[in-house]
Amino acid sequence: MAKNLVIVESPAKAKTIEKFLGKEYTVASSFGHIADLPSKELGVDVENGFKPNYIVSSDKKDVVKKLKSLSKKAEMVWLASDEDREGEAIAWHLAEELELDKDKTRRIVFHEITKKAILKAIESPRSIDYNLVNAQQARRVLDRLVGYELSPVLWRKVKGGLSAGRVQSVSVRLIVEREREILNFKSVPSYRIDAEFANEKGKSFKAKLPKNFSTKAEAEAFLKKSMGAIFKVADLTTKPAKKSPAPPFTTSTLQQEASRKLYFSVSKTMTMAQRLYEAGLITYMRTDSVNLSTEAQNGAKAEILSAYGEEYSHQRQYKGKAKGAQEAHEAIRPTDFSNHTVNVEYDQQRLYELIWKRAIASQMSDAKLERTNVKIEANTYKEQFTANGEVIKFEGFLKVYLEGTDDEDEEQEGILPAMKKAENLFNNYISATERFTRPPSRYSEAALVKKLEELGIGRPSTYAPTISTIQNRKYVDKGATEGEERSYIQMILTGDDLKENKLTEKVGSDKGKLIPTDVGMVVNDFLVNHFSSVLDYNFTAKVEQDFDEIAEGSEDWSQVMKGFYDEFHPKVIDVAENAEREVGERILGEDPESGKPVSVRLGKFGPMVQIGSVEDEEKPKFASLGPGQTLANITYEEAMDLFQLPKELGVYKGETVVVSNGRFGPYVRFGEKFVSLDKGEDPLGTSLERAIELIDAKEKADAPIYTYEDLPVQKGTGRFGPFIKWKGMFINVNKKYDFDNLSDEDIIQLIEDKKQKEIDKVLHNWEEEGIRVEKARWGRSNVIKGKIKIELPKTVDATKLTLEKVQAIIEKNAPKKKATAKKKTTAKKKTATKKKTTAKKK
DNA sequence: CAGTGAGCGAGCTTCCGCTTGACTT
Repeated sequence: MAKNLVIVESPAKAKTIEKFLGKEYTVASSFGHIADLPSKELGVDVENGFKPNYIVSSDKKDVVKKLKSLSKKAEMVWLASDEDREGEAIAWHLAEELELDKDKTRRIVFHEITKKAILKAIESPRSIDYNLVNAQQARRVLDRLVGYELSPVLWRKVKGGLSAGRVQSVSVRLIVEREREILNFKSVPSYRIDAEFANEKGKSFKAKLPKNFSTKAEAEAFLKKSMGAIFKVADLTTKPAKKSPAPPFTTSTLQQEASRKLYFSVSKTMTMAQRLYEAGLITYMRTDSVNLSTEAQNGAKAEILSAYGEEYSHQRQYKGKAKGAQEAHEAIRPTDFSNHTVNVEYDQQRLYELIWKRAIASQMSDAKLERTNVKIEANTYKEQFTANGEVIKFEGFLKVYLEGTDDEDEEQEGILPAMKKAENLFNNYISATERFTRPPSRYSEAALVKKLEELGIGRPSTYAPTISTIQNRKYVDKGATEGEERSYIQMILTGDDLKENKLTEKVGSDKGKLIPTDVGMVVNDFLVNHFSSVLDYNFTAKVEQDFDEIAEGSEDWSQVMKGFYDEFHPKVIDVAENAEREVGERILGEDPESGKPVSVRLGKFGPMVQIGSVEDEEKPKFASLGPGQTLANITYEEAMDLFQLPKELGVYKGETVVVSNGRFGPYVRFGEKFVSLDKGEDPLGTSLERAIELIDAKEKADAPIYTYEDLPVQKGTGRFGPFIKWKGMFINVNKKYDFDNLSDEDIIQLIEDKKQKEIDKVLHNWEEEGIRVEKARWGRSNVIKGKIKIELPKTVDATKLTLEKVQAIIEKNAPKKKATAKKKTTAKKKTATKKKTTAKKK
């Protein structure tokens, strides 16, 4: 048995380090945090110094058990979690949970996974830094208090199941406010003037007028003045310039660049990077640091020298500028620079090459450029055209890599032909094109990450999960429309010939962009109205200062918590008691028939439009909003149209065909059968022909494709891809099969395989009692009796269960019947009265 | 699932940050 146990956070890291350290050392991993607050309760004693109640999370019990037994056998335990707040807390939790003896425990830290760095760390151990631990506790407790006190207020005032938090709520706010800017934006047209000239040698180049004309008449007048004009080079300047490489990737910049260049989602980037990391090809992918180890710098230099030559090398160390960065790791870089590419799955390979190029480029010399600016004058007016050119004199880092840009307008500056001042120019054409000012663009996932990082909100490990959370809560949706056609005018002057064209372009595509839902907007408005301090963009930055002071030892963490909570908690109580329910109501107008108000609001099942109010004698009329309609954008006319639904389209095969908006979108009903319209399809605009087309398609899709053991086999596409259905079983059809043309043999094969799998799954089957025990996922097993399903923990060896034991388990764990509660409900229904107003003012 | 939208009111939902997992309807 090895004398030393080293504990790190990541198993991949453990593997690497073990190689450096030799036989005297065992290296194990904690898989991140091992202890946390319980998820079912607040877990913070707010009355006693905010003492947290830590528990070992259920999925970490095995890890702790294993580490404990390893630590018992070791002579020295080295806690080598990361050198930041979270890492220090992990070290502390390990010391506590493993009950480590102080004399045989050392805390070590290193920022880079190199043999030198690790050996050096072992030579200079320290003890656990409790100030840093306390800063982490403050962070953890603050997030818990904010999240677990605000969320229930939302359940009460908006809708169940919602959530709020320091990071997610501000993320939603950014998206909501951007959307409002777009909604309020008024697009203004103007005319941009472009031209093409040729020099005396006949080489042509493009130029433009620095300012646009605001009306068509002005633009046209300008073009007319240009007829027959003589053009000359008025001025010509040439200046040297340089471009420097961007620093190597952090998590955030990697996500942005992979989104721009490879069109990866943030989570896809992280999955691909994780694979590369586990394969030992790149350094750790969750980092906020742009540092490179000396070893890495030398590795990059050697590669640059051999591949490009001396003049391309320029060693640089970058300074981190990210707010709140903790820099426990290196920047993201290849572990071996001599691998220009790696032989892995295609997408991983593309990401690797991006990382390689960026890291190599960061150690290369500046590009040297020459920028030329030409001003062109006409003899008939004083406006001057300008043309800009850029020539690369020495490419430097541009040989391997150029950073992408988010700016869609950026024009590539080309090479200008040689010209002299006062040289005469020939005009090929001048055009005036109608342009429209554009609203700010919606956030893409990567753009949101960039903004969050600028604000210092969230950490590298949480950017991707945060984006998932706000989508799971239905606060935000990903856009799916291609945009709309817009027509614009272009006038072109060629010689004395002035032509006008009407062209079209696509604008406003929101594909993959983050768009707030009605729920997102309503929740955001509620939070911003009542909890402005937590929703403030600078809230995180402010509390980070407090955490820093705690880490330095100049503040007591529970005092900081008290300062926050004494303000926050009374506000929560007050809002929970007194605030109005938030439904995002907007009055659109009046119903001409009844004179009652027409309003939109968030209902129990989503956004809806309503005529009249519940207090009226007569019941109000309701209708759900259709596709693409939101509380914010729906007009009075659109809202009134919704009351035409459900609409009868006619009769097909003896059944009435009806269209309407349902809870899950627009649909067509045909007798008892339902067919969804396409996402975004307008039910009001649906014809009988279109409905019949959908019905026929549905009938065809539902038609059995085969009959097996006298029972029909159907096929379909579900959340996890294509499947076939037989006897109520869903059978996944993987890529090995041609789903569109399944042969009879394929179908039989698939069914038989599934049957076998079902049989293999059963561990016990007591048919008389109707009780089964089956293998389930995560190494667990399930006890099944009729509709009751009880998950047994991993620790239970299900193969050894007896009928008696299983019956006892059912007795203990079966869900209590709710029959009594239900009876009460129906009985009370009739006697229900209007207590609304009195209940509210409690 | 394909309408509903209050009232009754059991018992549920939730945070951020550190890790990897292994397979569903």
